Amino acid sequence: MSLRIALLGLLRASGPSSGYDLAKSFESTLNYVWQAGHSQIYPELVKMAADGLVTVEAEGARGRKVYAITPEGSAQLRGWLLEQTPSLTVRSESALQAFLLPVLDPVDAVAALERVRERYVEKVAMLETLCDEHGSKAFGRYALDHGLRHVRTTIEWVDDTIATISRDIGHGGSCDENVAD
Amino acid sequence: MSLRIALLGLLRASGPSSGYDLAKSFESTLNYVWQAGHSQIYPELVKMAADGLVTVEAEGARGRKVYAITPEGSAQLRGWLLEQTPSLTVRSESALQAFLLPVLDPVDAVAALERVRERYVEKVAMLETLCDEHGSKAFGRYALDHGLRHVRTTIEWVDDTIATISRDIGHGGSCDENVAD
DNA sequence: TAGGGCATGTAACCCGTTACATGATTGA
DNA sequence: TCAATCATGTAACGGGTTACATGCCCTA
Repeated sequence: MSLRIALLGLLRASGPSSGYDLAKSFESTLNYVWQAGHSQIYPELVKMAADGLVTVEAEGARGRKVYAITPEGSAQLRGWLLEQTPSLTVRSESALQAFLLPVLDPVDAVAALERVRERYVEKVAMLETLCDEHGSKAFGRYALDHGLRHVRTTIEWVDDTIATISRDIGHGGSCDENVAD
Repeated sequence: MSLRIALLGLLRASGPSSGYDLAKSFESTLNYVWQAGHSQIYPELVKMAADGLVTVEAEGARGRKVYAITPEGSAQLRGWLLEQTPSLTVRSESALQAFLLPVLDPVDAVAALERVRERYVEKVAMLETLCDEHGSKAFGRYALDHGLRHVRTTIEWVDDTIATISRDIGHGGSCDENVAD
């Protein structure tokens, strides 16, 4: 379902596009929220056309097919956004890693956290660049803000966790010491 | 891969456990980071035993099998935590929804955001309860903290976004007005 | 005319979810 | 003895990723 909604959203926002365009849009805009490759997008567009949510508006060179969203597609998109209670479950490998850190001894845990931190600092830089490029253009603005805030939150968490664990090491402590706030 | 690591981590943290125990642990601790049901866990444990990462330590009543992590399993867990650069891609339906909000007219967008807000307020309450229960026990503490910070960040984002859009409505503005910071 | 980017598609596989199915034990 | 919970498994399905495969068009 989410793939459909994402494609309808992109078509709404960018106007008629080919599967190829949508695949690129996916990578450049939805990338850090949802992922889909062309091998998933092409068949889905065919099904969506069969369901009347999009139409092939034109066919161009190299077999290029330009899809446009139909009123029915727009209605379905709007309905989903207004009525759907999105599941709050998140699947995040890096959060899983964070969760499991306590099974390492503190020195190893700090090393692992420092690697994680580097990655997130890179990501923040990337998002800030994107932010500068897109500026206050409406589409993607809120989500970019959303993404930036989350990455910054993660970095703060990493820093605080490193501090807590380091203090533990300082105390010569192992994990069963009670860690006060 | 992640499922294996998660199971190894739980076995490390909680000691020898049955598949049933691990499924419950998953739900109560890893739940908001990674998900897995018993139908996925049982076969995986069998494969892990075949690979020498765990052993059946005992068999109890009702066919209960108690798995223990082997030194090889511990080594693999440690190796993954230290060396693996976890992918930063996150799949989040609610973030996708956030991304697509600009395709709605402002009044609808605010309505959608207010629904989202409710859900996250519930979630924060749930996590705070968990936090009180688990207290400062080492395992899960960092991740719980991680989760709480992220949910709170999301609520702040929702509030600020509602404010921005509401101001837009106040100005009688549609989306193509330039939204200043 | 050769290479790179445009453009579309299919197939195999892995992972995760939902549903189906079974049986033992315990406590009311 | 009946219901709930413990405990394990299998099967079908859907979604997503990787890899395979093809061909057109433009530019150097």
